[in-house]
Amino acid sequence: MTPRSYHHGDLRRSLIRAAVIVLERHGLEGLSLRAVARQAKVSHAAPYHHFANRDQLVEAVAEAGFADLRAFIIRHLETTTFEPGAMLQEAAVGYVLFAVEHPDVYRLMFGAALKDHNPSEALLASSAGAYGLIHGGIAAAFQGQPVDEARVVTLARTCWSIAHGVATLTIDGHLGATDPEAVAEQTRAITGVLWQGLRAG
Amino acid sequence: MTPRSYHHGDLRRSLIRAAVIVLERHGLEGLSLRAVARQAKVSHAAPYHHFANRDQLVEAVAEAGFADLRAFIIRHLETTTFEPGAMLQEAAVGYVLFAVEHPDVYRLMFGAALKDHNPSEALLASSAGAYGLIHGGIAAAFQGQPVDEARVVTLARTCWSIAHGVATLTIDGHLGATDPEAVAEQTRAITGVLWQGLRAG
DNA sequence: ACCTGAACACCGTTCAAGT
DNA sequence: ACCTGAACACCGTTCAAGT
Repeated sequence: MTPRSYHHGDLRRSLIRAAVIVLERHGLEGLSLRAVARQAKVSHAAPYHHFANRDQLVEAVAEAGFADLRAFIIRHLETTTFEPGAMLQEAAVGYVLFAVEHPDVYRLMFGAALKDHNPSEALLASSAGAYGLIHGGIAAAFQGQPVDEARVVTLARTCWSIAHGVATLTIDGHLGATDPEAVAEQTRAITGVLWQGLRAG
Repeated sequence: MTPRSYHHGDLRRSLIRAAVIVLERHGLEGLSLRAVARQAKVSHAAPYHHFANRDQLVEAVAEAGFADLRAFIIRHLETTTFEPGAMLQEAAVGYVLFAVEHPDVYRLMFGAALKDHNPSEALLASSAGAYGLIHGGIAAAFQGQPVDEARVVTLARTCWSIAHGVATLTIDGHLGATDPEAVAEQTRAITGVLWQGLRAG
């Protein structure tokens, strides 16, 4: 664990940090291994001692991204006041705000899986952690009542779909709103429609 | 209009067709201008007489994609039987099935805007045409009743968000279902939750 | 064990030159 | 008007060689 080179202490960590900097500066297309190596001040071949190829570095960035997303939503819920019973809706707002604040990381997180059809265990665990927040929120909303697990899965997938849909359409400029406050308000309006369906069902 | 070269009749069209072939064969990362030129059997510099750069070719493919999406949904509605009043829901099924059948084109359509912040008029018109289907469907659902246009926009954006969310999560493998029939059924289940919200609101 | 420099086969883009 | 070939500065990846 935490391999230490004589040059960088922990090159793997440095490379992931450098990758995020390059990503946010030049977008996904500009995220080349060589650019990351330059950012980390090592030779262009050095990253290959920590990542088999570009995709594996991208996967590591995605893994960190899902962990950050989860933490961001939890922090958002802790620092925001909302109506009792509106926690799921406010979690969606946190979800979308993360995407708006880190659009390139968010896009990378959902583009990482498609290249390689064998995502790493670590990436699966990290994305499952974020999904677990939603699933747990749904299950909690049924407190006391008898629950059909398949129904909980459908509802969790519904929530994830709406949050992901609003997040991606927003960062791609298709829903108009750009500043965080307008995005949050629009997300509440859109998830509000869904919310009525959840209560009706 | 329809420029004709002595070598290819209509190279611009040929390049767009070649681009779709390369895209479906090698993914977005493999969609290089040089590979498209090879596929179209012209020199690697020839595309520059029809597209200023790679992004403009990608934009042209996206434009064609939105037109195809619109046509696909219309055809799906014409060839599928559904409960009266469930047209919007079935349109969402058509929307998601298009993404599942053409995942690389669909991803390209929504990745095209972000590179260049000045999308072409043609691309805007094409994507507006697809969005118009949703907006029209919502407005039609209110037939006779007094309508608040802002409310229609919110509902249309809600429908687009859920369809886009299901589509992207499905093609990225996050929702389990892969074969068209399972995808259609899951889409009906998920949009059904939203549907109850629409009727309640 | 970790890092480097040279090498190879690719890119996007430009541009003088051909028909 | 449309197309080509050579050129430039980039890539990802490999590998022998250095410390």
